[in-house]
Amino acid sequence: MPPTSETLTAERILEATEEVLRRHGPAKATVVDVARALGVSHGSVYRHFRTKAALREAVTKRWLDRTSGQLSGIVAADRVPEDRLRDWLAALFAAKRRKAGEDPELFATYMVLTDENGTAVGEHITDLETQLTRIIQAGVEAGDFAATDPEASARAVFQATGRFHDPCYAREWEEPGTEADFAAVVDLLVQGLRRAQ
Amino acid sequence: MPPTSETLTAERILEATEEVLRRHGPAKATVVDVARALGVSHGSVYRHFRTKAALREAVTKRWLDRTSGQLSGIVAADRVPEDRLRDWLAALFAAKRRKAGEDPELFATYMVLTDENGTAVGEHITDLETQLTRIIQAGVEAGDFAATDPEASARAVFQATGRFHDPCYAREWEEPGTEADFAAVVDLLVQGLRRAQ
DNA sequence: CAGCTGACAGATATTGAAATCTGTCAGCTG
DNA sequence: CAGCTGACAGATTTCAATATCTGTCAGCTG
Repeated sequence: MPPTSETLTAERILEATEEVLRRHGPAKATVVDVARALGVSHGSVYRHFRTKAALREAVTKRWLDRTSGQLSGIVAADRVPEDRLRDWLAALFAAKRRKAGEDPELFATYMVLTDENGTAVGEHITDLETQLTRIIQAGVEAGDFAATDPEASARAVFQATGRFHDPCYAREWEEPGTEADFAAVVDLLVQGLRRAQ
Repeated sequence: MPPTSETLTAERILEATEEVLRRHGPAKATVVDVARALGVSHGSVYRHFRTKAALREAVTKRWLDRTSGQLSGIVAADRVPEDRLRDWLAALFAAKRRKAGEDPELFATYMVLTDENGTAVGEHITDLETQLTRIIQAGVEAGDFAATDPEASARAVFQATGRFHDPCYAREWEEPGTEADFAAVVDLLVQGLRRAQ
């Protein structure tokens, strides 16, 4: 199988790894498979990624960063903070749900990584909480929200909506009533953030 | 091994099963083991429980019901609804955390059952949501809470606090900062329930 | 005869040998 | 000589044979 004869770059390896993961799933996706897909020896892959875990983590990071990137657009949007918050949470839920449905194998890899406590997932969560903090901060400045500690509030909102973005709930996202449950939780949280009166 | 020579009852089987589960864990706890612990043949166990899954579910149900029973005392307590709500959520968190720590094997069984989608876990959740509904209903009647649909609000509160009672988060319950996170989420939810002004 | 036993068939789990994979590195190649 | 290869040791996974378990039931027993 003659591969693209360009030089072997980390990016090309990540591309191929994502494809192999998508095809074979996390359990049955070896470094040898990735090398074979690229038409190189597996030793060459180890030149760019120290371990298999590092490779898997890099793939997941890239994948998670795409979600973060999409969401950051909402943070910067020109809307009332409350609407930005609602949009952001809805977009997060939609993105996770779509990924779980469309790329089940990659999603499974993500779940493996969550268990492994790799830094990529932790950083992704920190990133999302930072985005949320900005929205809440904007709401406080606009006088709409009453949070004394926007960062803590952001963390609370993120954790309270876990049922709608945490992979461990993925199975339940397609059940009927989920939309209503999501709306109820978001309404309750938004109400809690609002300045009294 | 001469067993207690009383007649074999469902209760005695449950007792023995719980002990076997505690000792061996859910993966390595067979019906044969349970029968051996009771000094009877495994056929006798099947006289009381149609399948192994039914036995496991009955054990878990008994175990879950103990928690529900403790919490129901708080629902009926003579306190302001908001305090009852806070106490109830704190007690739920404390109970789950204690069980995860003290009876890890039984807790693992509970998690297996959650995956299996048995009715026991569903009923337990329904039970807890009903208790929450009563507290919120009391808060609405006292004019403290503004919920238009106490049942939906109860469900939202329950789901929003999932991080602090859902078994899939058990590992994180002992990490530093968890208490503060819990307090932040509860504060936000209580604030959201309060009557405006 | 109500309740229990133990043998049985089919399903599931365990085990150990063989195959594959991970990660390293000396040496080849362009 | 920078980058790649491929052989290698030890770790992990696969696979098939074996053992154990689940669920049933005819018959034993008190």
